[in-house]
Amino acid sequence: MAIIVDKEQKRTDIACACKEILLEYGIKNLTISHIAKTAGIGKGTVYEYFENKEDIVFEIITVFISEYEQRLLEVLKKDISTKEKIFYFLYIGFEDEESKRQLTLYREFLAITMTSGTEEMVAFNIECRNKFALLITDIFKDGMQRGDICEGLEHLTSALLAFKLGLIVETQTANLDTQREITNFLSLFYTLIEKKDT
Amino acid sequence: MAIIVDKEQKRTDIACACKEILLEYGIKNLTISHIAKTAGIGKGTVYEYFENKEDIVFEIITVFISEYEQRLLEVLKKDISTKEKIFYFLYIGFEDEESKRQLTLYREFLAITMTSGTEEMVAFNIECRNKFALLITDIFKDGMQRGDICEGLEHLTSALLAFKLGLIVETQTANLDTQREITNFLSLFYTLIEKKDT
DNA sequence: CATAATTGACCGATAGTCAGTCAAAAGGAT
DNA sequence: ATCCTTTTGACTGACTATCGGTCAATTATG
Repeated sequence: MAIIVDKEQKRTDIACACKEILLEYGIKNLTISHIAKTAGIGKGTVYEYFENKEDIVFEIITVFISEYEQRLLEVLKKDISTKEKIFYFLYIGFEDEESKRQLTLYREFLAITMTSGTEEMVAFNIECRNKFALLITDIFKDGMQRGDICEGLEHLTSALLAFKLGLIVETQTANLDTQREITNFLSLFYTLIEKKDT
Repeated sequence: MAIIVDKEQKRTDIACACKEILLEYGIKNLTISHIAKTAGIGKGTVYEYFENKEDIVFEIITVFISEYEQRLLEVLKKDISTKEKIFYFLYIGFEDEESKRQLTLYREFLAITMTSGTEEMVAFNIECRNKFALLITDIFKDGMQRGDICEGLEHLTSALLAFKLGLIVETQTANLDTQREITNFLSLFYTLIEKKDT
């Protein structure tokens, strides 16, 4: 038998090879030829590993999200207050320039999923959502155990996720000052959920 | 001098003439030729009134948002509870099939703004955001005056807007059950903001 | 030599352009 | 007022450049 390449691995490799130009130009301003040349492969080969041009964004976002999750886990396992945990949960992804560049590509991915999303993309989004929902639920549960916040807040998990996604979108579409929005929100929100008795 | 047409009006007219096919196919699956034919004008004429293909979506969304605002105002001036007002604020836009169709096109508009938004689009989004922020602030203020809810909630306005936007996106990208999310959220959220003493 | 992998010339679709047409209005001469 | 000329802006669709995606041919591998 001839050589068998690890399709999944090569898919990732190609996407990663194009990471820089993807971040710089975005998928809309890139041609398949440019992508192929950057990855050092022929144009036709691209289609061995990707369904179409947009699919490349999907792959690189997969990588980004996984890195993002690691960073988040890293921060959340620190010994910080419940309030700070919620803050970081909301703020990570907006904190430095590199994250902001990645967000731009993530927005392109959202745009693709919204307008021509495949089953796989939706499945991936649901999976991510569940993963991050678990994280925030843990923050809440931990906060309740510590006696920092009220009972029953697990049910706000989903809303916090939607809130963060909304921020990601609005930061771009309506020029929102993200950090300001988050601190504003949190300062009031936390007084609402804080356990009042001593 | 030759005939002078009201450019702004004609822009709206063309977009409205294409309303149905826009809702049915979305801008991605429409060609300029198809659009021009539907509007009963030449292909070149389209570019007299629109910057590019996507600009047509911008125009029709302008119309939709204005209708949406009217509907919302209509509902909010009814004599209903603060909780119901917040519910409708969140829920309108998801309520019937026609609204859902319009939402699909709105998502395309969001996608466009996120990936290749113009100054005008961002300005429009900010303006809309401010308008709707005012509405929700009024709901809160009214609720506070009635003694239904705690003081200081105006500062949550912005967060509610982001939350709703997040829902709009996630409904599509992660197959979310919107109504469920809203009622879930509201049942807990409202107990948090409700005025406790009698 | 069989099979997997790669390739880039090629194709079809289409967004956007532009040189030219047309009709309405303005102006001027009578 | 009427006719004719000129001007102007709206409108048009054939045309072009671009580019995503395909596939027959080629190369590499074991």
